[in-house]
Amino acid sequence: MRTVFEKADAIPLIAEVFRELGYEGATFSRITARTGLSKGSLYHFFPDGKEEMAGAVLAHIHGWFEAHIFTPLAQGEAGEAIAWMWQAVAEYFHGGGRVCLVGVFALDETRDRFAQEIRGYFVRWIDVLSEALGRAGMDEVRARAQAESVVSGIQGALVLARALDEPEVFARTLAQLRAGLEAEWPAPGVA
Amino acid sequence: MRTVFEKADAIPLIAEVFRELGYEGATFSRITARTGLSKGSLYHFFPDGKEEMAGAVLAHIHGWFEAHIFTPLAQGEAGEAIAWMWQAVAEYFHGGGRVCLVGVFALDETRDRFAQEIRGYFVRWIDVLSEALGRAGMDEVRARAQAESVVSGIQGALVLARALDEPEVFARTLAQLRAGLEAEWPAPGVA
DNA sequence: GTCTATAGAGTGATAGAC
DNA sequence: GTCTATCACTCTATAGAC
Repeated sequence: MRTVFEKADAIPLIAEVFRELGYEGATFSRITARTGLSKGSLYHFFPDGKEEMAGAVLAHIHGWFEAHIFTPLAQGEAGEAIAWMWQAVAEYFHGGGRVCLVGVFALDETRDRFAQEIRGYFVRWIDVLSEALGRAGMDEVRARAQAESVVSGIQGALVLARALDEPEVFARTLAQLRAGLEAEWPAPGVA
Repeated sequence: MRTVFEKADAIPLIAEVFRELGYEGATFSRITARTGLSKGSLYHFFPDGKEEMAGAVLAHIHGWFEAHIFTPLAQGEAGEAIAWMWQAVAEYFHGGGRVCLVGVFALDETRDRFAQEIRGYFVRWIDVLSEALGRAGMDEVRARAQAESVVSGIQGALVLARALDEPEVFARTLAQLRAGLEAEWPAPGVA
C-alpha cells in the first residue's frame, strides 16, 4: 500500500496552518503537528522550505478562486456569475469562521515576500468583477469603484467577524454589500 | 541630564513594530533594533515581557481612539463628530499607508491572547458610531447596521490598500463609505 | 546610599535548513 | 536526526539623578 499522500494533498492542510497562524506563526513543528507530515516529507515536497510552502499555498488559493469565481465572472453571464460569487464566497470563508490567507499575509511584512502573488489575487478579483458589472450594464467608472468596494468590504467583514468572534457579522455584512451593489444595478436583465 | 525615556515614550515605538511585523514577527531583536531600547530597558518597563508590551500597545491605541474618536461620537454633536471621525481615521492610518494593529492581531491566533481587548475596541467603535447616527435621526436598527458596515469597511480598505500597495485605495474607499452613509442620512439638521 | 533606567552576556528551548 | 541561528527571557553590573 502506497503512502497515499502527495504534494497536492499536503497543500490544503498546510494552507490552513498558515491561514490560522500567519506566516511567522506557522512553525515547522506546528505544521508537522497539524498535517501529520514529517519534516522530511515537507522538505521532500518543498525543497526551498517554508517560503516555497507558502508560495504553493498562495498559488493553490488563487487557483481555486480562478476556477470557481474569477473565470465565471470573466466569461459567464454577469448576473448569474455575481450571484454565484456571493454564494461561493460565503461558503469558502465558512460563513465568517475562516479568514482570508491572502489578507493575513497582506497585513504584515509577509506582504513584501509575496507582493506579486498578493497583489495579483486582488487585482484579478477586482478586474473580473468590474468587467462583469460592466456587462450587466453598469458604466465603467462606477463598475470599477463598486468592484473595489465589494472586494474591500469582504476583507473587512472577515476581519471584523473574527475580531468580534461573531461569524454572523460576516454574513450580515455580505448581505449589505450585495444589497448595496444591486441597488446600483442598472436594469434587471441587460446581458 | 535625565535620560528622557520613559515607558510612555516607548509604547508608540513598540506599537509600530507590532503593527508592521505582527505579534510573532515582532521579535526582541527587531524591537531593540527599531526602538533603540535594550532588552534591559524593555524588561524594566514590561516585566512580563512581550505579552505585556503588546497589551500596553493595545491599551494605548484604544486610549487614543477613545480620546479622539469614541468620546466625541458618544458625547458631541453627531454630525460634527462623524465628520471628524472620517478625518481622524484618514490621518491616523496615514491615508492608507499604515494598517490597524487591532486588525492585524485579530486575524491570527494572537486574537485568542487578546480577545477582550480586540473585541472591546471594535464593540466600542460600533456602539458609539451607532449612537451618534441615532442622535442624527437614523432609526436604531439601521444605525447599528450602518455603524457595523462602516467599521468593517475601514478594515477592509486598510487590507486592500496594503495588499495592492496603493494607499489611494484607502482614501477612495473611505470616501465611498462616507458617501454611502450620508446617503442614508435622514435630514440635514436634526441634532 | 538609593533608586530608576540601561546595558548586554548568558540561559534553555526551539526555530528553519538540510 | 543534526545543525546553527535565533527565540523569549534572566540576571548581574552599572550609570547617573536625587
